[in-house]
Amino acid sequence: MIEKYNPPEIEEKWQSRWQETRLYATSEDSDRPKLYELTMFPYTSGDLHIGHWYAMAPADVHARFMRMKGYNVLHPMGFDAFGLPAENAAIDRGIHPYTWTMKNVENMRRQFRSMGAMYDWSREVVTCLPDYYQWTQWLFLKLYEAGLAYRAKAPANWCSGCQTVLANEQVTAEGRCERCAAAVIKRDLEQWFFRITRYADELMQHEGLDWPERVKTMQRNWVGRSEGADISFSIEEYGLDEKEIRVFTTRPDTVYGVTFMVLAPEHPLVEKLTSPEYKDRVDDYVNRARRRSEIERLSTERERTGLFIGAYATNRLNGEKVPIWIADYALLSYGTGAVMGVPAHDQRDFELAKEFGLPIKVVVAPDGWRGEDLEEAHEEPGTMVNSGPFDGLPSEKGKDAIVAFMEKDGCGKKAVSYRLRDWLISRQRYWGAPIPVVQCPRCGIVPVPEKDLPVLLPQDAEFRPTGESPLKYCESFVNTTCPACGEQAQRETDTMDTFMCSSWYFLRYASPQHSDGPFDPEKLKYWLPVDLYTGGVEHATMHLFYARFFIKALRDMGIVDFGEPFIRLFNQGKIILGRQKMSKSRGNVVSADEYASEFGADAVRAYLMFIGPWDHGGEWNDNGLVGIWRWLNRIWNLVLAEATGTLRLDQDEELCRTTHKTIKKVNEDLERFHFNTMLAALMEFSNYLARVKETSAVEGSPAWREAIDSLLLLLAPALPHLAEELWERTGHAYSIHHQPFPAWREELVAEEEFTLVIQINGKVRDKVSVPISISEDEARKLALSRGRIKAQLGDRRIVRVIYVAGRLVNIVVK
RNA sequence: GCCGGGGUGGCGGAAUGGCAGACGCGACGGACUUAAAAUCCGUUGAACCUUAAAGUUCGUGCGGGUUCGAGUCCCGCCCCCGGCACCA
Repeated sequence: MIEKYNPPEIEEKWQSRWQETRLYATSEDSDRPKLYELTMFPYTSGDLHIGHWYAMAPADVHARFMRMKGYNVLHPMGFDAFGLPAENAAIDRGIHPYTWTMKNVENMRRQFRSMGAMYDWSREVVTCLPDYYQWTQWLFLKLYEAGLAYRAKAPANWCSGCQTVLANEQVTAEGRCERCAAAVIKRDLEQWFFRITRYADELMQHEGLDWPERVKTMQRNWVGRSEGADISFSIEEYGLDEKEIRVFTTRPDTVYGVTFMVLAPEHPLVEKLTSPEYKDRVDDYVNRARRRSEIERLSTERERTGLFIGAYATNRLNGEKVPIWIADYALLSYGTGAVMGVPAHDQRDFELAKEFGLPIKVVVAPDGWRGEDLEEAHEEPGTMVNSGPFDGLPSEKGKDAIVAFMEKDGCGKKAVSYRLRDWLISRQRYWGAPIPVVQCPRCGIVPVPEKDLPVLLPQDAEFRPTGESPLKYCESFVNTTCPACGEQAQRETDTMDTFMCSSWYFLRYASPQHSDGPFDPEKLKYWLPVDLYTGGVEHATMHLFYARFFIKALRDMGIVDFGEPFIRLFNQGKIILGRQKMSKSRGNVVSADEYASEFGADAVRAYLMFIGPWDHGGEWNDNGLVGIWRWLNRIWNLVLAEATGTLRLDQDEELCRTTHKTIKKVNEDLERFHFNTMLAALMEFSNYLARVKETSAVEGSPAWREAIDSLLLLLAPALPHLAEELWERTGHAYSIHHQPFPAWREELVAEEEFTLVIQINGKVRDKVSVPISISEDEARKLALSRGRIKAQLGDRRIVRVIYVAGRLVNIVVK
């Protein structure tokens, strides 16, 4: 009897050995081509659950595969360690965020180790440690110097749950906080922003990137570029400093159809233009709109509200005077915060006009229009009417014609508008990297000099969520001297959005201990950009978007020499349980530890890959794991049990061919991340080998030896512990993970025979095994001579015979 | 509403326009066992036909089309999942 397969024992054994021998250490001096394969690092929540394994284990398999294929692979791991949960733990349980985070890091390192991944831990980064965030601060200063960081008062997204502001990207479509799902409201606050909008056009381009189409689409939608015109309407008669209202429109061809103006309720001109008798009502409307969260705005959808403010603007193209309204469908944050009301050709304007009895003037006639009233806005192109000199033009041409005219006249010009807003990066919380600036009463905003970095987080802050940064109440932190004039000054107390930490961590892995800068330029040049990045699709318009902005900004400052951080991107699917996404807050987390300690990490890794295509995700199901567990035991026995077969091994050739066909299949599947079919092919192969071993005396057969060695090598990326153990037990030298991946020989893959399918009218009627060299004539003759076919044909007339080499003969009859 | 991705046995899923359902789970039958678990062997899309051997028909969300041949390509619809959405 052979020993039983005992994963806890062998997995622990190899994890220790790998660590002691630094098997996975990566260096830059290698003749092999470099390959940087990165998996998104986890937040330090404290536990790696099955969802993390699903993201990381298959990525590890691919990285191992590429290493065996001869690449010098960098496959690092680290921790995204700043963020609110740490601070909430401090508030709820009185644990310092640092203590809480580092304890979690400790536990997660242990869990990572038990997964058996090939991470080079000497390159680990932890974003909350000063030797990391010092460089996050340094990068902030660089962006500030480049004019890409600025402070401004603006309506910001305020999350009442997190008691801090959020970037637009962190607010869901329902107007809720991306993290805590609390309602988000608008608040006017002084905040720090990054000018990501400067890169709007470039961020829409994905040239040279091998990224999923949907992520590129999401990013393009997020930027939301619209081409049109800025048009000004005169308000000269009110004697204000502002002589005009500027609107952005994508439909300059409809400017003759303007019958009113709409200002966003928060628009600065509202107060100045409102006539006294409307003031109370307008104030009331504005206040209600301001207080309303995005959710409420959406829930009142379709019910058009608006209010005339008692003022008029003049359409400079036709001299018409139109009333000025406010309505909350005009958004201050988009375009100029003002809209020209063209009810005939914009559905929202149409609804407002209907609701309040405003005139509807058709200027782009639908086909066959006879002057009748419209049932709804006609938004499609048509022929221009009621448009003075432009009548009769197709409206698509009219756009350019009117813009050209306005540019000459000075009342409008071609313009582009974006949905994208600048990235709001300040947070009123403790557990983040402090923004390295000082507010001096004399000098204003003064950046902290590089030599004074890091600006350390004080240990002894109070973590009460007050809506202001806890740092504000920490006098030892706040009070400082101005780096410029040396007088008393105060530090900025907001901290940075944690997405800043993750916008550059992949640069740090190249030289994580480097102390003269965020990275060693030589090493960066060697490793970057990331060749393959894997992670969840949920970061399409957040992390991935910010990281691209960062790299483009650093490129323009000459700090890096590439403009895209991630060449290839692959999004794995989500693992769900009971039809729901796994998450700590839902309490439906499946702990990987338990399964790994019972069935082994190898079984869990393999099961996750076997569920289905990696980009699909799938439901966690214990039963499936059992199937893998049985298979691993069968492999164990196949390799180690004494051979009992007695027949002479006279199928060398078939054995060889099957081996090489499997090698080919596994190589091709791993290239494409088809882990599920790779495992299926290996199951077939091991089942086949078990049948051979049962009947034949395999001992001493070179073909058998090659088959078993190949099996172990092919399994090594997916089942690193089991493969290593069996490699050792079959008398090989340490380590299997330093072996080259098996390559197939094409001449050994080629079949000598194939099954010729014979169809009548496209239906399979017979099959026959024939030599691969069969000629078309022979195949046709053979097909027609088969008894079964003759019987089927009877006396029906053969119309034609289709022959597909290597596959089939199809006899078409009447 | 718009943009993606899907819909295949009891389940997860395979299938360069050419044998639909690989591989695995489950189920059923059998072997081993005092018994059970574990393990091993066999059967397993549906309907029909036959004592049996074999054979026939139907079958990849629905309806059309292209083709000698369609899960795969084209047109129209239904449903599910994800994203975006008062963006002027």
